[in-house]
Amino acid sequence: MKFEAVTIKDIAKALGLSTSTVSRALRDSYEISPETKKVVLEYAKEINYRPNPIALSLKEKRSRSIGIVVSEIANSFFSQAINGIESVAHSKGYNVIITQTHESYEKEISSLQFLSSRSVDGCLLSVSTETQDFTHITDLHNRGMHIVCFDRLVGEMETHKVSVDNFKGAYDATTHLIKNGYKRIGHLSNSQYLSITKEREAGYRKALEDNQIEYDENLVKECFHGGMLYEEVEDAMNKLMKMKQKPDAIFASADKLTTNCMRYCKTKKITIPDDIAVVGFSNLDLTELLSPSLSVVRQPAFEMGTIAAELLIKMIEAKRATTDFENIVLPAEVFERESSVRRKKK
Amino acid sequence: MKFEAVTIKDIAKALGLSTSTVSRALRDSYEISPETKKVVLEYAKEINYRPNPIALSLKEKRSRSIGIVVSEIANSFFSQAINGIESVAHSKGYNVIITQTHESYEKEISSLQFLSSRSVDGCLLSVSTETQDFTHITDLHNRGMHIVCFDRLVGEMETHKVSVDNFKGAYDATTHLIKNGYKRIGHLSNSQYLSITKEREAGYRKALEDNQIEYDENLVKECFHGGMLYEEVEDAMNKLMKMKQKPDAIFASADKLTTNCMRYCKTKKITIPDDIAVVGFSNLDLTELLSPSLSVVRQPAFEMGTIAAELLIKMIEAKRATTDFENIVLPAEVFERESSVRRKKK
DNA sequence: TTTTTTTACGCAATCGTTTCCGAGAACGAT
DNA sequence: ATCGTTCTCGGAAACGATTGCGTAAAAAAA
Repeated sequence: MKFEAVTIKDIAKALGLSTSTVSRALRDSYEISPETKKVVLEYAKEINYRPNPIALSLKEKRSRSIGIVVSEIANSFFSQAINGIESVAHSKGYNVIITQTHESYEKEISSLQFLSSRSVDGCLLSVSTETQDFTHITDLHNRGMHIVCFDRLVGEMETHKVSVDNFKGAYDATTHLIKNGYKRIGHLSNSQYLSITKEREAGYRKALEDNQIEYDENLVKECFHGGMLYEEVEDAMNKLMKMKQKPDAIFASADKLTTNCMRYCKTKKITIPDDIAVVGFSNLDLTELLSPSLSVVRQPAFEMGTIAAELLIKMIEAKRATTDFENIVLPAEVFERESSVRRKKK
Repeated sequence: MKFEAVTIKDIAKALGLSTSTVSRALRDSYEISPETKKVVLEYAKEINYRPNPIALSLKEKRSRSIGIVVSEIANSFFSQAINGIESVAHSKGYNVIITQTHESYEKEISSLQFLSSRSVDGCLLSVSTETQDFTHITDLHNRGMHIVCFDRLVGEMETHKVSVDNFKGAYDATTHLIKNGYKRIGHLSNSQYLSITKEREAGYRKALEDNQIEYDENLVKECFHGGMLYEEVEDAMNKLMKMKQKPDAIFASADKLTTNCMRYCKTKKITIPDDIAVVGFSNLDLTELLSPSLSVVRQPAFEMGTIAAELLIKMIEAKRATTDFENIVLPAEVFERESSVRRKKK
């Protein structure tokens, strides 16, 4: 507020009262006479007085605002989750500060630093692909900051966690490919630092195993930036397509991996699903409009956001420190479309 | 910051100094002896002292943070613009607070209220479709808040503005359709309250006029929420497709209008571009992957963000009040793909 | 009428930081 | 030896709000 704002002092001066009286009148304290209250309230409304939240934050050490740290708001999953978070936060009178890390460890540190120093009452966090060392998070947590993790979890932290059943999502997607006759299934995986990466990989492996398909580690390509860079996907796909035994299907572990895989195929004139099938995690809302329409594992992003926000606010408003932490796991659903189903006639 | 933080007082107490000395030492004031400075700085580093920005904001009435108000972060145009904004803001030492209105006038008011009360040094604003009355913005502006408008402008406000040449973008897109043999061009337009809507409509009309095609107001359908609701697009399209003389092409004025128009055609088994051609404003980064690939008018969103942020920060850091306001207009480019080009053989 | 209680309000501290002002000490100049 | 500077530093006010405590006046009880 660079500009002049109305303060409690202005009211006090104008009305010939003390600031304490004005403050109490505004807060409807019992020790202020009805008449004084009326005068103060009316005048406050007249000049459009708004308490200065900065001053309040300084005094009360809380701000009725919560912070969000995600990697990329352009990612549909995160923008949907954010909408979920906002819907409950606003309904409970909290403001929301959104920050993004662009998958950078440094930016994650500075985002958290910013949020904590701006006195947010708590944070919703989904770590970046680069983040291997979690001490910047656990330190903050140990110093009393309320943090709820969602999607990409921090294993060693004792707090509420909200995620999807990545294992089952990956298992189902892989099984779906197998059921459709695909046998040599490549896997574009995300940064190994992420909890979700390992879970999805495990689901993929278990599905192979349950269908007596041998696991081939050469079919699994890690894309450290989760597909943010087209080049890493291109590189991974090039390697897969140069194999003696090329994969006949791809299971991609993240949104950008999935779409960039499609982009790769389109560029290289590789026909989906005839030359290769594709299924991947994605929350895009126009997968039906793609060519071919894209089979996806979809996460209940909005719902995750609402649950995470509710848990956070519950924790913030709890009288005593929370000791009983929830680990919510929501289902991820496979949507079968054209990209992973063999066509009758070629 | 619910949790205990190190303050300047702690340092003063520990070192047997006064807070003023510590403060000055930390700010490298000339009136503090080198030895004292050294001791203070070392101790500050040791206990990881960070100045409390809340207290600073209260004192200095500035926060080195800027606010963003957009309708929807899930919209590619906005998320790209935000990335542009963040890139320059961070490089100049500013933090960014992102808020979204979901095209709601009420939310726009509360967003601005939140940002101003949180003492942001300035705002980047793109108004919501619902916003007809701009007094909440101009009031804030008159009270000294630095505001830069981008994309959707507030005509009556004297400030920097950054937008694209919507007239020419629309003109080019419509001309492109005409050149490809389409004559009866429907137009899905956005809320009439928005500056961009009128400009784009004007470009559309001028293109028709320059090509001796009569303007038919029945071919123009306003979608008040800019396509956010599928139903409004469905409704508009239904009306268009029920006309005696159906349109053979659609020019859509916004991202969601474009994609929801495609969704409509897919649902109704209307083949693009054979039954109807489609071109629209969009910043989607996977239009090539759509079926058919989508012709779009694309805006330099990232660049708009950087320019807007630079102007804002320049204004914030200016010694004297800015009186000379810039009105930057960037080009919008038409990308011709399959959705708007007649195929040789049906 | 005197004492006690209640009512209604003001003073001042507090949150963390900056900064104006003042002041003691050291030092050079006279 | 005395005076004026310069160098360092501390005290206290200020930013806007809340709140514990004190207190004068009014009301109630004695």
